[in-house]
Amino acid sequence: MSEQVDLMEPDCVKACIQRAEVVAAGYGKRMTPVRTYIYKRLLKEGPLGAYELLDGLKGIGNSQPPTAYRALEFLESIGLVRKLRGVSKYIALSGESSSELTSYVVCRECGATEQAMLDDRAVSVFEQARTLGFSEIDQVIELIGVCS
Amino acid sequence: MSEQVDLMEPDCVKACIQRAEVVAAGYGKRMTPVRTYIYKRLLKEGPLGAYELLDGLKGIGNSQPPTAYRALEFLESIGLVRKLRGVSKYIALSGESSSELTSYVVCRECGATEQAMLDDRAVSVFEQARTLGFSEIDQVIELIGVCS
DNA sequence: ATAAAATTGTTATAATATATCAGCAATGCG
DNA sequence: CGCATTGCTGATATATTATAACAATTTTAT
Repeated sequence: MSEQVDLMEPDCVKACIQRAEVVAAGYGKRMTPVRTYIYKRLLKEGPLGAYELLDGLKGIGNSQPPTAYRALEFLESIGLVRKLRGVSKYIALSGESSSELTSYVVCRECGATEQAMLDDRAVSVFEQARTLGFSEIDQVIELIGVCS
Repeated sequence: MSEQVDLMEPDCVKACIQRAEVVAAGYGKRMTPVRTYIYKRLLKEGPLGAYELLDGLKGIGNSQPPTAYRALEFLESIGLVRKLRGVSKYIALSGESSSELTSYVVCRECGATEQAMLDDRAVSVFEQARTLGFSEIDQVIELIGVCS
């Protein structure tokens, strides 16, 4: 029914990076050091803001805002990162599950994030949106509350 | 099943303002000129950003950011305004329908906003969130896409 | 009247994000 | 190979959204 958003162990991270390289290649693009760094941190530390990611980039090279935002935008475009718009943070997707429909529950106090499953019943909102003529619908449903 | 977010006619706006005064009084608070102005504009022009609202405040008095944000925060706190977090805009609620569950579909190109109904089937995500121990859950579900 | 609470004024700054243009790196192709 | 094209990064500046902090004023209750 739900699962905490996983913060990954080293081995798993490695596997994700390799998958990411395949995914990127599929788009004719590459996983560069900056992109890999950003993706890794999100996998390991999950939801982080752009400027938090930037801080860590100081060792790797340039650490101006566009560096992080470009990497994030790229990773989003190939489906490896999602932005949680309600809290302006970014989370990594493993690249495995291709489900279009995902829902996140975010604590507005501490940032704890859990994933809730959208069963076929909850899909009705998406169907309505499509009926209204909307396309390219952002898949994320976010509920923001306070955790226990 | 769905309805365009209403931009209100003068008579209706008047009724809403009066209701707002009652609602505010119920919280031991008042509808001041600034609050009324902000609420009115949202009713008439709906979804607007804080700085768009500020522009119009120049005639009324102070037009520094806190003026708009304070009014918006107040109106949200008494349930007359909602923030669409995905697009950083604010919309007015009429104060009539007290439904806890609302869903908005927003066009990322032109900002057109429509309201989708959440039937009891879609409520499952909220139930999951509560099961996870979350409380004070933000009621809004936002889908962002491109309209036709 | 006067204290307490609510509201606004004012200045400054934080947090998040994008525009723009210049340069370097990788890849494909004759 | 040479060299053009595309992909990627560097660097500077600026836009957009939002909050902190404290002083002043207005309203309400007693």
